[in-house]
Amino acid sequence: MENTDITNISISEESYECSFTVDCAVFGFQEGVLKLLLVQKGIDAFKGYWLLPGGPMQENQTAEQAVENILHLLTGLKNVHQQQVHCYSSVDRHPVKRVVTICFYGIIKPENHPIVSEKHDDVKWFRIDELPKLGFDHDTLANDALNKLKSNVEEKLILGELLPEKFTLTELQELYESLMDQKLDRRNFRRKILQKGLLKKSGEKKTGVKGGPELFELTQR
Amino acid sequence: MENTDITNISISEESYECSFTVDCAVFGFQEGVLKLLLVQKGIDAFKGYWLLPGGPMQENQTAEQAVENILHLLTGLKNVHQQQVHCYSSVDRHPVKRVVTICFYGIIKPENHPIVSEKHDDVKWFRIDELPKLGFDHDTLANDALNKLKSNVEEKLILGELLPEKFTLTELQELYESLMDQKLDRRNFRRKILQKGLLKKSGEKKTGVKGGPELFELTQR
DNA sequence: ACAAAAGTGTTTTTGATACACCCATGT
DNA sequence: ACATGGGTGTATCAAAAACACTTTTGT
Repeated sequence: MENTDITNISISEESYECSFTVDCAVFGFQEGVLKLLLVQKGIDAFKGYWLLPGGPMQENQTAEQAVENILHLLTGLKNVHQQQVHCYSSVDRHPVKRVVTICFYGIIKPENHPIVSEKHDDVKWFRIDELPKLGFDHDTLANDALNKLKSNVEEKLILGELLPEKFTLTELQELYESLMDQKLDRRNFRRKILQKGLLKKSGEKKTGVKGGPELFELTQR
Repeated sequence: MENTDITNISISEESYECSFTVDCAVFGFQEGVLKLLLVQKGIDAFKGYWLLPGGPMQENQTAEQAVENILHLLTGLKNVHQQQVHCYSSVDRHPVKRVVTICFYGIIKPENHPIVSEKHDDVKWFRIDELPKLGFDHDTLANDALNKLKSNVEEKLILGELLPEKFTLTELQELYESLMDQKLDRRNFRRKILQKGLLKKSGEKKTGVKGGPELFELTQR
């Protein structure tokens, strides 16, 4: 593995090149649980496997542009703010050729972002606790992305983005509990979250549910 | 920037390729301040500029292997544990050709790791508060790496690796203060750091300094 | 002997956790 | 009217912050 050829420390026209892909773990919150968006597109080597949406970076794109573009092509999603998770560069991680990949993650409100795909059933939301075995090394990527999401949530609680415009505190709490996989005290949760000052009452109440809970919204985005 | 050619969502032998470099921000603690290791190697476009040590990834290497290899070639350093910071993929970030880079960071004890370079003066430690203007976009990389280091230190305090084998608690505290750019209470710092259980008394005392401070060492590595 | 830095414990404050009752709405 | 979930306050506990004097060593 070690390379001691000192002529190779500088970039030239002839420098080694390889392909580059971007993959993204898009998380959403639906039916009270955290979900991950997977696709099953005709990539020969892993036909039949579910995968994180992803594909090659092109000549005129940054990785960030590539991931936005590819996610749109595969799923119809647009304007999903993405964040880098990690770069994977094992020599043999792709069966066709050497491919380095960067994994991103993004969070969306599923109900605001309709999935668009030519075939049915090749783009689907999966419960995070019921993921199928993924192709390539995407199990690892998905797991790393989830951990990144969790640790970002622990630091600064930016989860409003996963919920509809207006939501109850119970809904927000369920999201936390699902993500962090732990139960929280309702009163303590309310206090902590409200004193962040990121939420305000919308003035409306949610109907169809007992107790008539207040609907909240983000103060800013 | 947008690409709507659906044929490009899959990797083939003909997929676009580009070069790849790794750069690394190596941090050390010397003379009571945090320092960053920079090199001034003959990279044509940025001759005369100081840079993070870095260079191209080769065909048979992962990014992790490449960064270890290149750091060794440029500076003589070995066994520097590195961690990924971020991937930079602006199309025009390199003057010769399109180059995507992954930035790493590592921390070492300078006195245990002698710098080896053919020329003198082309590899040097710089105080973190007196960095020169760097070539390419390395100002950004260095800054991002420092922030990553800081946030990792806040979580789990792994800083013994920056100090000599045996060190006083004051020296450790100065490292923290230098890194975090804030003053800490000596007693609170001692208590907090000792109850982590990662340090033990070496039994020796440091001479040449008033008060005769105890020398500590890491319990494990 | 004096100056400078090291070593040590207690009090106060703050934030986190645990806990129970009343109120609003849907059925 | 009753059942279900929503909304609220306080007491306790643990962790973080503030604070001052004594001991050791170098000059």
